[in-house]
Amino acid sequence: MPKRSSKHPAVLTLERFLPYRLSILSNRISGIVAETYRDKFALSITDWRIMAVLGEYPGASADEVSIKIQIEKSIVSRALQKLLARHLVSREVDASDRRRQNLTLSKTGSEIYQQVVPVSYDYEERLQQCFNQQEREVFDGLIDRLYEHAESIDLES
Amino acid sequence: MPKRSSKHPAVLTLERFLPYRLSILSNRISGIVAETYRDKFALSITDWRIMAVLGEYPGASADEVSIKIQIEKSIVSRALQKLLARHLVSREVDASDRRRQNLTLSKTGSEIYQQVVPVSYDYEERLQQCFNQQEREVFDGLIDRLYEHAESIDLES
DNA sequence: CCAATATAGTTGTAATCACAACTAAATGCA
DNA sequence: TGCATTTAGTTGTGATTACAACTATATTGG
Repeated sequence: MPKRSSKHPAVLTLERFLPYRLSILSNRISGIVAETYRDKFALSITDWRIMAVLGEYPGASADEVSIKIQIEKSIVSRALQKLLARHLVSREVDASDRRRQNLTLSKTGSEIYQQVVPVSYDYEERLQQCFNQQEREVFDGLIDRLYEHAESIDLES
Repeated sequence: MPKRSSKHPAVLTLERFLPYRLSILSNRISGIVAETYRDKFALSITDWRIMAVLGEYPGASADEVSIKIQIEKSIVSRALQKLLARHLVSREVDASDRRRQNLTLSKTGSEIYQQVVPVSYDYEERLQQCFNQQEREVFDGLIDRLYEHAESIDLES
């Protein structure tokens, strides 16, 4: 007679399952601002993230961008092709390492960047209006801890 | 002389930007468990979410599944084609509405479901081990509030 | 110096996705 | 009843994605 003393219910309640809820939350939050990036600036989220990294780190390479935003380098490469074609980003081969190409926002790219930044900050602020200052800090801290902790989880063990 | 008294920095710090951080967090958390679903059960996240809904709500329609997991109905339709071909899910035309097809986990599907559920709960538990009980509740509550609140944001205004 | 290895970036490919058009059945209402 | 509208589900299509193979350059160790 198998003794079933499971700690868990036999049915998974998807809508209370943390990974699912985070995914839905993130999709909703990114989706709302993605619409604005697309309609007003003709940028995808990936496009914008690349430009955001170049705004923070002018001269970064495609590889560095890829690592920073955690997106496959092939995807970054193809997104960059579009941004280069639209003259939002410029690149030049690095003098001391000709494999590497240093990327910067072009003049046009910078102008768009300067338009997008306040839209992004405004959106973030409006999002957080459902929290008071203390809650914002707590939420921030919990997200960071969970992020750090998740990396250390190995499901094989 | 333009008076610049912006409330925001001129540069966006991507790694502190809430929508970005939630996206990275969610990707990491879903990515870890996705690997297990794929390697051990040959299921994508979408496949598994469909099965999870059918575990909770046997007899749901494709449309109901689509709404529940917030995935385009065309994507659900094609994912279902695979699940039906693998005999993990069964469907039958509803007697009183012949447009509708009632979906259920098949015997094989239920067996897999019963294997995946504890893996999922274990993973969730391991994720949350970086929080104490009070932190778990706070985090839960904040996520729910943010999710509710996000829906009400209209960036056009 | 040179062969082996590592790194930056691009491209091939199949799978997946979003969005719209489409079919078929059901419903609403004059 | 009958025609317009709504709903369930599928399919077409182009864009996006993941993953691996590939090219070109740089580095390392003998």
